[in-house]
Amino acid sequence: MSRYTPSEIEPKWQTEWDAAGVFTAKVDPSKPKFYVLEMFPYPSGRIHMGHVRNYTMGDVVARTKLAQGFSVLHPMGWDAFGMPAENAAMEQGGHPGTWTYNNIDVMRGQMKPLGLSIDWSREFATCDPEYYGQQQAMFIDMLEAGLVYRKNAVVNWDPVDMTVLANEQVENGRGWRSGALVERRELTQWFFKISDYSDELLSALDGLKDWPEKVRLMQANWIGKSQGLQFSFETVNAPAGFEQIEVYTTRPDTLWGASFAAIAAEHPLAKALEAQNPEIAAFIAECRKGGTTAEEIETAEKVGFDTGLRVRHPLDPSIELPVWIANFILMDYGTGAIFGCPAHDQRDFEFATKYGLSIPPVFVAEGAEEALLSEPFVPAKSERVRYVRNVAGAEVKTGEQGILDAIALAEEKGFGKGVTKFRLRDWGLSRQRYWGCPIPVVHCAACGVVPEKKENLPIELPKDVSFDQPGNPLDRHPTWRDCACPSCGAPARRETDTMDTFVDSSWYYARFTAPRATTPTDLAEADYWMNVDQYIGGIEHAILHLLYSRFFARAMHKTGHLPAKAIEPFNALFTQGMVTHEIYLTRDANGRPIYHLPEDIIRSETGATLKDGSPVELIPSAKMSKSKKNVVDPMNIIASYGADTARWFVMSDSPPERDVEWTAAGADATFKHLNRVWNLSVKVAEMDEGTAGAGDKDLAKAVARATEDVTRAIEGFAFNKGIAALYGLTNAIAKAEASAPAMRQALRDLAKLMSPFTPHLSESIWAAQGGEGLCAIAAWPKADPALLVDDEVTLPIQINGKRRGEITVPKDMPASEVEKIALANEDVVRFLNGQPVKKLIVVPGRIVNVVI
RNA sequence: GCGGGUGUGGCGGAAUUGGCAGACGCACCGGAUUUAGGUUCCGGCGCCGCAAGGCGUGGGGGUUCAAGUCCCUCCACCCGCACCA
Repeated sequence: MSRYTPSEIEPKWQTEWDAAGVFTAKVDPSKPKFYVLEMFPYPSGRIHMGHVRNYTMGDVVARTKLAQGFSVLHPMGWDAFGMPAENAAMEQGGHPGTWTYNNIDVMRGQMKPLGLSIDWSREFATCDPEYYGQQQAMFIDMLEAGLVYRKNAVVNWDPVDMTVLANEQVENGRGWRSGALVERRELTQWFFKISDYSDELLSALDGLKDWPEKVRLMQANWIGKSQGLQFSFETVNAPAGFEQIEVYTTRPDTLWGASFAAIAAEHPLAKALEAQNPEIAAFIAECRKGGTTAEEIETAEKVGFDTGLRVRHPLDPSIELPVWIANFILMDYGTGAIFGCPAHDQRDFEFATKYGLSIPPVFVAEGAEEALLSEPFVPAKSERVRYVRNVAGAEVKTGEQGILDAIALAEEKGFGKGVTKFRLRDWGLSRQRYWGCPIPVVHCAACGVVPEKKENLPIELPKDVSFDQPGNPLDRHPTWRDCACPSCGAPARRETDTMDTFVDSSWYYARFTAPRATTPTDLAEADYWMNVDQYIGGIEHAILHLLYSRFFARAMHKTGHLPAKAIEPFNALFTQGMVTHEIYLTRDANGRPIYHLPEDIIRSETGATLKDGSPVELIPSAKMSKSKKNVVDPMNIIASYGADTARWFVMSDSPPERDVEWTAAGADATFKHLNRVWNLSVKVAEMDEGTAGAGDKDLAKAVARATEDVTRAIEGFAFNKGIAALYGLTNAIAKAEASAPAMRQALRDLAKLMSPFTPHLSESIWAAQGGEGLCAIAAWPKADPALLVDDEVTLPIQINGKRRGEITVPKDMPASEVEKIALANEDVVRFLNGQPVKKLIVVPGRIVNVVI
C-alpha cells in the first residue's frame, strides 16, 4: 500500500461488495426500513454527469442509512419505452428493442464502476414483457373500476409521421421531428380519470411536508381549483335548442358589469350558427387557423364577431346583452362561454374598447368616487372595495366576500349555483406508436370494446415490424391485430394504440418492492417497503411525472395493488440541480459560433485560447449539451481519476439543489485531496506504537465535531457542507500529535464518514487501519456528546456593536463574572478610555456587548 | 401580466436562524523540499490604509445593545405559468 490507484482498488471493492451481497435489500421486520429512489434513467446510450450527480446523491443517503442500521432498498431500472428508440430504428434500421437493450447494457456497464450501493437483482426495464404485462393487468382492473374510459378528443396530429404528438412535441405549430404543420384532429382516445381525484390531489399536497414548496405550488397551479358561479343566460333570438347558454364565472360579484356575452369558436352554438351564416363560418375558420406559433399567440389580437343574438341579464331581464364569438374564449375551460365585464378584466376591456361596447364599473377603490375608466380596475380579491353596483350584501367589502354574496343570491333566486372547477383535465394515454405498452383491449363487432383476458397477458409487441414508412407499425402488421373476442370468441381486432410512457414511470417505484412478482405488486412486500422515503430527481418532472404517480398510487390502491398508506408514494422529494460547464467558442467569418471541446482549450488567469493561441469566448455555467461541445464524459473522469473523485467533486462545490459547475481544476483538486487522505493513511499505518499521545483528546474532539457536522449535513441534504467538514477533519488529523491507536481510530472514523462519498477509498483506509469487516456495512459513528462541548469558550467583546477584543472563560461562568472579566480586559479598557458604561449585554457562550 | 426564487471576496460557497461575516474548497501571492514539475509541505489572502483605523453581504431607509439574517422600499438576474372566465 503505497500509492493511491483508483483503477486497482475500485474494481476490487466492488467485487467484494457483490460477493458479500451487502446491497441486497432484505425484508427484516426487526429493522426500520429506508427506501431511496432516484428517478430512473431513459436508456439513451451513455451516462452523463447529471446521472453521476443524481445517483451519487441517492447513494450517499442509501449508504448512510445502511450504516445507521436501516434495511435499505436502493434499486435501479430503465424507463425504456419511448420515441427515441423508434426514431433510431427509422434512421438506422433494426428494432427498437435491440437498440434499447444494447443501450441498457452499455449504461449499466458505465454505472457499475461508480460503485453505487444498488441492489441490481431488482433491475428491470419497462419494456420487459414481465413489466408491461403487469401494467396491462392493472389497466384492465382500472378499466373495470371506472378509472379508464374512451372519449373523443382534439389532438395534435402530425400528418407526415402519422401520429399524435404531445403538446411539448409541437414546436411553432410543426411536428418536432417531421417539421410538418400539425393539424388538430378529433380522435377517440383512452383517458385516465385523474379528474376524479382533482380535489384530493390538491388538498393532499398540504401533507407533503418534505416536498419542495416550489413543486407543491406548481402542482397546485396545474390542478387549478377555482370557485365560481355557473348560471345560464336566457337567449332572445337563438336557434332552437339554444334557449339557454351556460356560463361560468369566478367573479359573479361583477355581474352588473356585464356588457356582452362571448362564446368559443368551438361552442355548439357557434357550430350551429356556422351552418346558417357564411360570415360566421369564415370567422370561425379564421380562429381555428390562428394561434399555433408562439409569436402568433404573443401578438394575437382579441377578435370577435357579433352574432346578432341577444341574451337577457339574469338580474334584470329587461337588459339585453349581445352575444359575440371571440377567439380568446377556450372551449375546454369552464363552459366555453363567458359574460364580459370590461371594467374589471383586462381582456374584456381590450375587447370592449375595440368593438365599442359599454364599460359599466361595478366597484371602486375603498373611499374613491365612481370615475370613468381609462383602464380596467382589477384589484386582488382579498382587497376591500366599494361596490357602486352591488349584487348583494354590504357595500364595502372584499372581492372574496362579494363573490360569496353573489353566489348566495344566485342560489336564492334560483338562476345559478356555486360550483368548483379544476383546470386539470383527464390524462390522455393513447399514443399511435409502436414502442410502448400495448393497450390490452379488443374491438369486437358484436361486443364492442372488451378488455383482454388476464390469462392472455402480456399482450406482447410483435418483433417482426419495420419502420421504413411512417405511421404505427402495429396498424399495418399483417396478423398481430387479429384475435378472438375475449367475450364471445368471434374474430376481433386488437387495439393498436400503446400507452403514454408516463404510465410506465407512474408505478415503477411500487414494482421495485417485488420486481419478479407474478402480480403487479406483492402486498406484503409493498407494505414493508412503501413508501419511498427519499425520492430524488430533476425539477423538470415537478408536474407531470409526480402528479401522474400520485394519481396512479391512488388508482392502484383502489384496484387493490397498493396498501392505503402508499397513496402518497413519495414521502420526501429532492430536486437536484444540473451539472454545468463552460462553453468555448470562436466565430467564423460570418460571426457564427464554432464550439470547441474542453480538451482543446488552454486556460489561463486572463481567459482561454485554442492550442494555436487564438482567443476563445467563454460562456460560463451552461447546461452540458453535445451540440455546444461542453460535455464532460464521466467515463473519461473515471478512467483518469477514478469514481471516487467524480463522486466527491459533484457533491462538493455547490448545494445539491443548485447547479454545479464542472471544472477541470476542481476535479484535479479533488483527486489531490483524496491522494492526501491516502498518504495520511499510509503514514498512520506505519506509525510507531510508542508515539506519545498528548493530542489524543483534541483529536477525539475534532472527530466528534466532524461526526456531528457530517451526519447533520447528510440528513439535511447539504452534502457540500458535509464535505467541508471532512476537509476540516482531514486537516485536523494531519496536524494532530496523537498516539498511534488514537490516529488509527480517527482514520477509521474519517473513512466511515467519507464512505458515502468515496466508498472505495474508504474501504482501503478502513482495511489499512485495522477496521473489521467491510467499511460499507460498519456502523455509522456516533459523536460522544461530552466531546462536543468545550470546557472553555472564547467570547468576542463588542463595544457599541464593534468587535474590540476577546476573552476566554469557563463555559459555565455566571454572567456577572463574565462582565467583570470583560470590563477588565485591556482592549476594552483602552477603548472605553474612562467613559461610563451605559449598558452591558452578556449572551452566555456567545458574545459580550458593552454600550457606551 | 401572475406566481416563485436568487443576489455575500477574483470564483464555488459557509454563517448553529438576530450574536466574531467570509468556514471549507478553487484561483492567486510568498517561502521550503525535490533531478524536474502543472509534486508535496509551510504561510498569506474581503476592500482602502505604512499603521492606527475605516469601510464592507445588490441600492436606499428602518427596528435593535447587536442585522447577511427581521420590517419598508427600489434594482438586477433566474425559473415556472400564461387569453383560465
